[in-house]
Amino acid sequence: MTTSFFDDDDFVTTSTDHLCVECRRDVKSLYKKLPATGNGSLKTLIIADTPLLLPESESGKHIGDGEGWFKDQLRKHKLNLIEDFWIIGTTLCRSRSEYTKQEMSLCFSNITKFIKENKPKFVILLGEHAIKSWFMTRFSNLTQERWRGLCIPDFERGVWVIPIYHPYYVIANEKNNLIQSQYIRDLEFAINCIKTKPNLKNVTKPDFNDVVIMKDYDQVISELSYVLEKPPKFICFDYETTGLKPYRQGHKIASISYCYDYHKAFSFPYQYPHWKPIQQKQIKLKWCEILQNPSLKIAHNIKFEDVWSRIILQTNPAHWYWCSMIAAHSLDNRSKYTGLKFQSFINWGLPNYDKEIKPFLESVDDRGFNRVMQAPLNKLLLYGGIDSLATFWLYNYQKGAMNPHIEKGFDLFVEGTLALADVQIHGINVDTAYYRDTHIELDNRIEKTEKELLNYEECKKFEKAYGRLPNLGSSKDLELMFFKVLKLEPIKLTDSGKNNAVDADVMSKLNTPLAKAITDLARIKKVNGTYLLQFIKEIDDDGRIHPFYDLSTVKTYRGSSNGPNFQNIPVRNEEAKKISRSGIIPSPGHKILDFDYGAIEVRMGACYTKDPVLISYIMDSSTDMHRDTAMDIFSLRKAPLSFWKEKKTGNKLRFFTKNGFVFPEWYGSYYKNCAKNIWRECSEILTHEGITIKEHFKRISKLNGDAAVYEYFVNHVKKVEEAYWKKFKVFKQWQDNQYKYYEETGLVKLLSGFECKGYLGRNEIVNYAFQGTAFHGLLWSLTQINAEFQERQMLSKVIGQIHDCCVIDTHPKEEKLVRQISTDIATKRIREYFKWIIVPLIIEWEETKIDECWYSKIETREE
DNA sequence: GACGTGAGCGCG
DNA sequence: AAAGCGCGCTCACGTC
Repeated sequence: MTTSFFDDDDFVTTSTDHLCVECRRDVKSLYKKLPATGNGSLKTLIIADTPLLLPESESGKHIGDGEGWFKDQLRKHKLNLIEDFWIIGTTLCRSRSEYTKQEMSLCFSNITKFIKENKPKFVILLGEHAIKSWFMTRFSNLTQERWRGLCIPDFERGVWVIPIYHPYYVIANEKNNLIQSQYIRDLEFAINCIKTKPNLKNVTKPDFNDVVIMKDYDQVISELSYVLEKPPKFICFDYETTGLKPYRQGHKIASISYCYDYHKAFSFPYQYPHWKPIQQKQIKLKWCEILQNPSLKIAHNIKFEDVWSRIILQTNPAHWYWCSMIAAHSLDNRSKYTGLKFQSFINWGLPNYDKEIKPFLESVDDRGFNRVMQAPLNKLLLYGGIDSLATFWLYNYQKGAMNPHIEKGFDLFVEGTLALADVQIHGINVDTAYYRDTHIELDNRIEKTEKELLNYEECKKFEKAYGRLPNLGSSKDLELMFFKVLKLEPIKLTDSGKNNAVDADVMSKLNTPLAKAITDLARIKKVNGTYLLQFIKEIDDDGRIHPFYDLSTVKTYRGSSNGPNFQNIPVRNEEAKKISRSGIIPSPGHKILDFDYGAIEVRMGACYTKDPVLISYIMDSSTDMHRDTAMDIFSLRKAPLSFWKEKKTGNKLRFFTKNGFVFPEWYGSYYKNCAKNIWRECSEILTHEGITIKEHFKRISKLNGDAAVYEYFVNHVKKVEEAYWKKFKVFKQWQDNQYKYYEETGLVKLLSGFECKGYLGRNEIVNYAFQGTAFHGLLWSLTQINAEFQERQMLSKVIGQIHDCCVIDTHPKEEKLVRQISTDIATKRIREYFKWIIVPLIIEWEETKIDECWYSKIETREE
């Protein structure tokens, strides 16, 4: 007998049902309601996406497209959709359009009612809408990729909840066996959970009474003394602070919490009006002593606690041992995953314990201060205590989940994050006056230019049509103006496919004076807003900016930077480069040196694939791989070698070959796209015979029309592609093995440790490996260089990192030493540490003169 | 007014 | 047969 929410008749018209009155969605004949169904012998409720599901869908009733495939998969596990599960829709109604949050939450009462009546032990969320409706009230960032493959103890609703993709995703990508294999793994995971997880009732719920709130001075001193007398092996701690960065006057550590036991955390106010000055002094002495004691230190983001301890308490924590944030990242590379709140929820079902405190921790001004001091003290301390507790639990869980390969990467990152704490603290000197003045200047320039542009005929026509002048910074208005009012031919769509793109590329093709002027204006606005303004906001009391360098956010196990982002300051466009870099200066009397790894992607490619042809290209510096490929791409075997060095011709062709063919091919692109891009960039470049590439191919093909010649070129690139992969056949073979390994295991292993997982495409499977590993070389080098500078008590400091580049604020007297140490570490010692580096690495130096800005830097000439 | 998202663009 | 990849930040815009 089927248990169902409503009668098990096919469809029930909505009008008869009182539950849906509030929703008010127009549910006429086409939009029918589908009641819950199934026998649920596994005590498992499947909540399926509905917006994808049309009533006339042939492929399945409840799950919709992909239902047949889903059933087949269940059958392989000897399961039956109707017998073993209950199924209900995210919304009972079916509609062609998306449901609003409100509609989804109204309909959710049907789901809660079902759960109350049938008491499932597990809930499987099938697809993004199901995930949204389930977590909506508690979390943002509700994408499938963030939540899939987890089994969460949801105490609030009394079930284990297991979100996975909707099988529609597999059907829509029918030919992609990588997606299919990953889905099968996720489903296996879900079924395994259902078979093995205990009843949630028997799982211990975290208890907030485990937090000891200490507002009594004697108690604080006595507990801290206890820790000092009997140092625990491990201690987790956590600060609540007045902001993210401690460098400005007035920043404080409001409270401290710590935990060394599964069921006990301590939490006390620190720089808080609560204490008399003498009391606070005593507490500080004790706490700093703890920071130095032999206990192994653990925190969620150790870089944060390290920096604040050093700046506010002037104490360097000793024996950092575990960073649960980096560990979380190491165990799972997906993005938006490592936050403590998220981790606490997915592991122990702790939702929203920060709800009341969160508003007090958000910065309220341009200067980065929050209102933590106004937060209710008891709640603040409780919150901090839970953080420490959760960190301790996380550590214990993570320790068991590690394997030696992942731990190798983890160790590198823990050391790296502490080196980056030094980098953050040192910061970068800037010319504040320059940035302020230039910002004002640009504001004026932008205003003036905007006025001028609005006088153009095109803008007047826009005004006529819409009764207002266009906003030249709005892509919507530009789209209207160029393609609706002026009726120009659209060139391409945006990524979402919803709109006609109006980016710089399109603007240049529109080829009108206004379009060109708009692009120029947009660039200046970008420089003014993203760089100048951002820098000015971030200048601290020491006249320096202190960008963050994080290691726990990027899927590929690269690093990231923010506040301001030091990794995307303009360099290609001369004017943008000049404006934004002119205010970045060395410390007084210093110069800025930086080195970057030469052709690091190619070298990593060689380390992974061990392709002998690739290796010999690298080893023999008289050869040039990209030049040789360019000769093939452009059929220019006969051009003299000197031609390939000419800036405006041969060298450009080589450049576009490298970036338009070689790398895209490595990462999974193919001849058609490559040919298109190369033709666009290169068809007007001159050959050694002084004719354009287009003309050159006209001669070769003996064809006349542009289209015919282009077609010939595409076909030619196809042949080059075939020959290329024949030449680098070991590389190709490695690529294929890499795909196969992922298909079987769902993993991409990096040579430097770590493994990437999740839904990866062919391109990502290759790209992630090279990208992450290349950064790890730089990170290891930076860590060692930083350590050696410190050991020698040098004045020179590492001040930044840009993926494969290391920036050093150098004292001129130490310049030679800086180069020596860095070169030794980055090219020689690194190969003793990473044995898998089987080709030589090279670094290239650039430098400024003493006291001169980063814009003025020039390449260091080889001696 | 806060928040999320899309488009666009800066870097490797 | 075929989608190069990864970030952070700003602005505009629509929704809550």
